[in-house]
Amino acid sequence: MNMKAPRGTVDILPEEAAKWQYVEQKIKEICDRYHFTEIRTPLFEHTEVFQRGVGDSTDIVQKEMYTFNDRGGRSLTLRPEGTAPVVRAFVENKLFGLASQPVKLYYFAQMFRYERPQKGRMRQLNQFGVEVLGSADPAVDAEVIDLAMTVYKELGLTSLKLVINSLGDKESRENHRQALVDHFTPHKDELCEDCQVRLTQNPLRILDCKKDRNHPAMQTAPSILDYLNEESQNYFSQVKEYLDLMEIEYVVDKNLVRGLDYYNHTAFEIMSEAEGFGAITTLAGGGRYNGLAEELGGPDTAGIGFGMGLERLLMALEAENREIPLSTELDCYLVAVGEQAEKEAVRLIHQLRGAGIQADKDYTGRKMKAQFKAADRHQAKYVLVLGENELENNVISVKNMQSGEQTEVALSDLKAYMQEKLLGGLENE
RNA sequence: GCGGUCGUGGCGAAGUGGUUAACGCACCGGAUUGUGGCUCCGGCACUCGUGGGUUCGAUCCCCACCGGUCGCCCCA
Repeated sequence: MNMKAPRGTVDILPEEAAKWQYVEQKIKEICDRYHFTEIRTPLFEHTEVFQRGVGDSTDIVQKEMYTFNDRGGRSLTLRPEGTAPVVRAFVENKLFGLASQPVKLYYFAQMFRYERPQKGRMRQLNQFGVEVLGSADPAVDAEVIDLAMTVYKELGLTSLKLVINSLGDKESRENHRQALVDHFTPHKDELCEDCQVRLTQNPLRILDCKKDRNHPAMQTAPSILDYLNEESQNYFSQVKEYLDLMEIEYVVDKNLVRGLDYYNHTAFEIMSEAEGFGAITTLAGGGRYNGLAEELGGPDTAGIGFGMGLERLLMALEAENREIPLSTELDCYLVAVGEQAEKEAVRLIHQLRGAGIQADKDYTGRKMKAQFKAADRHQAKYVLVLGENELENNVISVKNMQSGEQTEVALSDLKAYMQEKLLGGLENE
C-alpha cells in the first residue's frame, strides 16, 4: 500500500501555505496595477492543444506530458504549461471580439510534467503567468517583462538577471534555420546524440546545448541576430529601447532559444544569481508567440506572455533571506473550566467571532494550566477565563498576556469590551 | 530516462548481527486542588522506508522496489 503523495508532488502545509498566500496576494495586487485580469482554464485539455500549441518536437510534448484516455476514449493531458490553454480559451470564447484590446490576462495554475524531481523541479508545479493577446506593440513586450521584474523586486529579490533575445519573425527564423543546418551538417558526427537529432528537427536548439557548448563550431555558429530581417531588427531594438526607458537592466544572449516551438521575436528569461540556489536558476521564462492563436484555430493574433515558477520564487526568497511578514498572533483564547463554562464558552466564542474578533478555545479536555500553555503557543493577546467563580457572577476574567494584567468584565459587556481592546483605536499598540 | 548519495519516534540525531533501540527538542501528566513563558520529576519507537533473501537470529549483511536529495538532460 502506497499512501504517500505521488513522486514529485508535495503537500503545502499551513505554515508554508501562509507564505504562498502572501506571495499570491502581492502578485495579484501588482497585476491589478498593471491592469491585468484573471483567467482560469481547466486543469486538462485535449492532447492536441499541446501537440499543436507547444509543438511536437519539444521535450514537453515528447516525454513530459501526463496524458490519459478518459472513459469516452478522448486523449486528455494535464496541462504542462499555461500559454496554449489560455490561447485556446481566447480563441474558443472569441475574446478577440472584445471591445477592449489587447486582452491582458493572468493566471495562477498547477502544471504537470513527468520529470525526475529535484530541487526546484516538481512533477506538479505552480506557476503564475501572464498573456497579452491582440497587440504587436513592442511596448507590450516591455510591459510584460516589466511586470515580471516588478513582482520579483517588490517581493524583495535583488540577485536577478534578465536575459533577452530575439528569435525573429517567420522569414528570419527560416533563413537562420537553413544557415544553422548548413553550418552544423559538416560537423554532425562530432555533435552529441541529442544535437544530431536536433539538426533535422529543431536546429535552433543546438545553440543552447550544454554538452556541445565548447565545440568550435558552436563559437562560429550563425547567430539569429545576424539573420533578423529589417522588421525583426527594428522590433527588437524597440523592445530594448522601452526597457532602457524604464531602466530595466538586461543582457542580450543570442543563444537564448527557449524550448517551445511557438516563440518568435522576443524571448526572455529571468534567473536568480543568489548564492546556493542550486543547479536550476531559471525563475521565469517567456516570449512572443504571434501566430499561435491561428495555429489553434483562431484569427491571426499577436501574443506574448511568460510563466513564473512559484516554487522557485519561494526558493529565491529563501535564498536571499527575504522575510515574509506573517501574522501568527491570535486575538483571544478562551479558557473554560467545568461543564457549564464549556457550554457558555461556545456561545461566547461564536459571539466574538461574529464581532470580527479572532477567537479559539481548547477542544482536547486539557486542564486550565495546559489551556494557558496552549494560549501561549497560539500567541494569544488575551486569555478569557471562564470558571465557576465567573459564572456565578456573570462575569469573565480577561487577562492581557503581555502585561499580565487581569480584570473582570460582565458577560454582557464582553463583546464591546474586546472590540474596544482589539479593534478600537490605534493607540492599543 | 541516466549517475551519486540517503531513508531510525512528531522533528533532529546516536547505534549494534543476538535479551528492555541512546540522547536532544516537541508533546502529555505531576510538583503548583483556578492561570502561561523558568525549574524539577515521570510518560512517550509492538512497520528501525517497503518487500524478499542470507542466518539459529537482523534495524544493522545482500537484492529489488518506493521515496528524498544532489547532479546530467531540459525547463518553471
